[in-house]
Amino acid sequence: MRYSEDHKAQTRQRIVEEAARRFRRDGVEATGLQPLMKALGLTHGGFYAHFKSKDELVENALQHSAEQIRERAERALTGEKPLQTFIDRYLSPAHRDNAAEGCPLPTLCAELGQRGQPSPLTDASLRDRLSRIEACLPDEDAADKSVTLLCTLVGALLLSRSVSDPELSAQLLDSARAQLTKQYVEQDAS
Amino acid sequence: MRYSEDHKAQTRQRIVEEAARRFRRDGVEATGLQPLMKALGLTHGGFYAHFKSKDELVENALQHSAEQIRERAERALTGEKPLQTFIDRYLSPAHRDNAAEGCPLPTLCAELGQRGQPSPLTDASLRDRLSRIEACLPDEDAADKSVTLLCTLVGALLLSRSVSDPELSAQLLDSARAQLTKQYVEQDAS
DNA sequence: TGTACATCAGTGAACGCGCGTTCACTGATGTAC
DNA sequence: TGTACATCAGTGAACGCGCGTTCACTGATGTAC
Repeated sequence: MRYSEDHKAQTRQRIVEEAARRFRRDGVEATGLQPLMKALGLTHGGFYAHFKSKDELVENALQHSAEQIRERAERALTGEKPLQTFIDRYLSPAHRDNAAEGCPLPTLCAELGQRGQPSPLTDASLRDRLSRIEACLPDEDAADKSVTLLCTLVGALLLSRSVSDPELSAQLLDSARAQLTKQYVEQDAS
Repeated sequence: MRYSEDHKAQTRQRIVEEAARRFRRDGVEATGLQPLMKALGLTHGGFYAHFKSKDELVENALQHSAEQIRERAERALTGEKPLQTFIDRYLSPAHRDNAAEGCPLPTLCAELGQRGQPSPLTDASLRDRLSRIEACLPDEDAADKSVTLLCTLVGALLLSRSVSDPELSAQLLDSARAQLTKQYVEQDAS
């Protein structure tokens, strides 16, 4: 069946978006092409009309995630109380429980770090986020502070997702949120 | 061939130790039983004389890693300048480049978090480490501070391993180390 | 406007591969007599 | 002390499975005449 106009581009986009969700939720390795295509109402053979390999999809899906997150961060960090908002959202139970729509770093870093060719996407995305955070901090040690803040956020989300006791999980988020607010927001205001 | 005395126990221990190294270096999923046994000079079939499944090995190997790390932390956190030593070692390039011998949290959390039965091993090990760190901190907000400190360490190590630019990787470690020292060690001394 | 043809997104069986696991077997050693 | 037997850690071929990938095919639609 031949489809009209932008039908192919739309299908490709649907694949990229669903893959981006699954990669962040389950990891790249754990995401099969067959289930992915089936979830979109397609058969697995058709995948190769859009991408020449799973690796090509991975690249595109990671790019998509990075852009999506960048846009979101841009919006969040330009409102009022940008840092407080950013910290609160990042360490919210909603973010913890919805990895598919959230920050790719906690889920994907461990997996992508030691792959064959570590995508320089991580580097660019990371630098971008660091400079955005840095712009919200007072001058002194802003670079060190932005790195530490982001590391804490990523570590706290990762650990809160790994723990099996819900209370411990909540405590990790709450403690990190309280302490970061104290260290980076309240100091800032004073 | 029948072997004497504790031969079987020794082989089992060798499997556990090599598995613990590989799980931390490559992850659980990425570690195959066949290559693992081959590395020990054995054939893969013999594995099931020691464990009834890969899952049983995973449990034992994670336990082994946790104990090994606990002992190491115990030694480090009872010397002089315990916190400074702990931070410096955790965020050293040596630790970053030798995941096989290091802390299991950055490598394994993402993978173990969303597995079938999230091993409560993580919970116990995490609580133990948190209380150990807490004991080194001044009273005020010690619980929040110990959580934040550990989250930062885990996040920084994870990110420094995931990045492809060596300079950025070093900067992540250095910035986090400098900032944590300022926040938790120097304040402590004053 | 009507007909013949080309296109190509999507189909679904089949491929080789490495995985975890099973199983009949081996053969050096400890034990029983 | 010497011999027959039982043990069982380890061997290696084979299993089914899901993976990424290939490929001959389909058939609705756009295009050419």
